[in-house]
Amino acid sequence: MFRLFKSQRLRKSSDFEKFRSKDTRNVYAEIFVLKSFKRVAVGVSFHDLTPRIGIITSRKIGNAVTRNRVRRVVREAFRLNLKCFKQSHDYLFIALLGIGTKSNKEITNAVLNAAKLL
RNA sequence: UGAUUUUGUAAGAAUGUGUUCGUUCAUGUGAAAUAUCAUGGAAGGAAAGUCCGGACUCCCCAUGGCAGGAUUCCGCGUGAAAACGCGGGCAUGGAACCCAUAUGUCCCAUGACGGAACAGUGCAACAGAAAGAUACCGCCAUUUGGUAAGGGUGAAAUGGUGAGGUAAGAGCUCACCGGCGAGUUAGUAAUAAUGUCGCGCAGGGCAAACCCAAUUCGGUGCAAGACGAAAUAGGGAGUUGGGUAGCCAGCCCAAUAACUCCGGGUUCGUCGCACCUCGAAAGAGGAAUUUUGCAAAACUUUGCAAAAUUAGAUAAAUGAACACAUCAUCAUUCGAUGACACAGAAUCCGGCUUACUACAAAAUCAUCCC
RNA sequence: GGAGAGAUGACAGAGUGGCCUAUUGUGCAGCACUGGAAAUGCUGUGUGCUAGCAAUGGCACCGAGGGUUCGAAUCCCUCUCUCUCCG
Repeated sequence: MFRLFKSQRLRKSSDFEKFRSKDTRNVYAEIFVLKSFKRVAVGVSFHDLTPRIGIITSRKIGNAVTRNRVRRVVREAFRLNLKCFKQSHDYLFIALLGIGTKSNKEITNAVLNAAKLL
């Protein structure tokens, strides 16, 4: 049960726009911001109830190699620790400037600690 | 021995093996692959910068002129073109040798290296009398003037030395040196040489200033462009021919219309697009790259055969964890950290430029030893 | 992904190859004016190296590095960064 489907990622601009309009619960860490809100469920199947995540890595945090690494590490943390994230919630991960110097384990632990606070 | 620079090489291939969990594409099975299925593929030399050139796309054709852009020593070769390679010439800089104030020989590096009489315009601050044509001091004459030998300025000042000559001077005249043009010689040419002829030599610099000459370029860039679905309002204002490349011609369409702007709706998908062609498909044929073998030529090329390979995402895949081995750093007992530089395909291909690792060679510099 | 524009003092914005570290406005600091402020007027206003006891000077810097030129903020090339546009 560790697969990551396309339905578990935010893939449309409208999904990201909702984070601006709605009231979100936020966690501000040193190297990233994590936002979440409970979305309106359409159905009752697995793909309608699963938590979803979107990752934003702007050009300011580093070059393309750094940005790819951060995306992969955060996605692995989400995939392997799905229990830490609430059902039918959308999550938005925004990477900040200092994240390029952190190791993979540091980023993973920081993401899981933040998810528990939400 | 070290540093720097240049050139070349590396398919610059996760450090290697194994286990577990995943991502994406193709094919198969299947009613359905977003059912937790099977098999196979999946990041570079620069994927980067977007500086050039193409393929391809649409603009009715892409035809002529103007405007505008690009290129620029000569020869040969490769290439579709940009560009690259080899050789030569010229200029600048450096080292060595020779000679002594010059010049020459040879080697290395760099060069956007056409044209400044035979087209024309422009620029040159400050200083200086004067910067393209001049007389401040000085010299001579003394009525008007003549004079660039001496002075000082500047990045740049009318070729240099000597003699004659003169009122004083001056290529004004002569000798030697230098220069320019023609001829001759050598060379395919750029260009070079010159006991030949001519010119006293009134014109130097900047074309990465305008420009001229020769060659060359239509615009547009895959967010090009084609199709489907959904949504919406036959809305409002303006222009009068419109379309087509900045303008003109030419060409095409139209007067029942066309175009521009404002406002409103949508914010999805498929193709283009993954080596090419043919085919409904199975498959067939061909291309490129790599490896291996054989043969020829002669030292890295050609031919033949066999095998393997050919990335295709779209909030954007190519990854993560653990164990063992190896290597590096720290600690020097246990052990800890890491897998190392630059860096991530976005329609495709060929160059250029920039970033950077290892190895090899050459040059220069420094240090040590003999 | 593609196309285009730009970078000058703390900020904004000018600037024919030479007189240009460079003008103007805003801001900031000081002084004058006022009982006190505002407005107004005057003066000053960056960084680095360097000479000098000091006052006061000299040199370099117009995003960075090269080139052309006697001379570059300006012309040319290569990088860095910022911004705009597209279906």
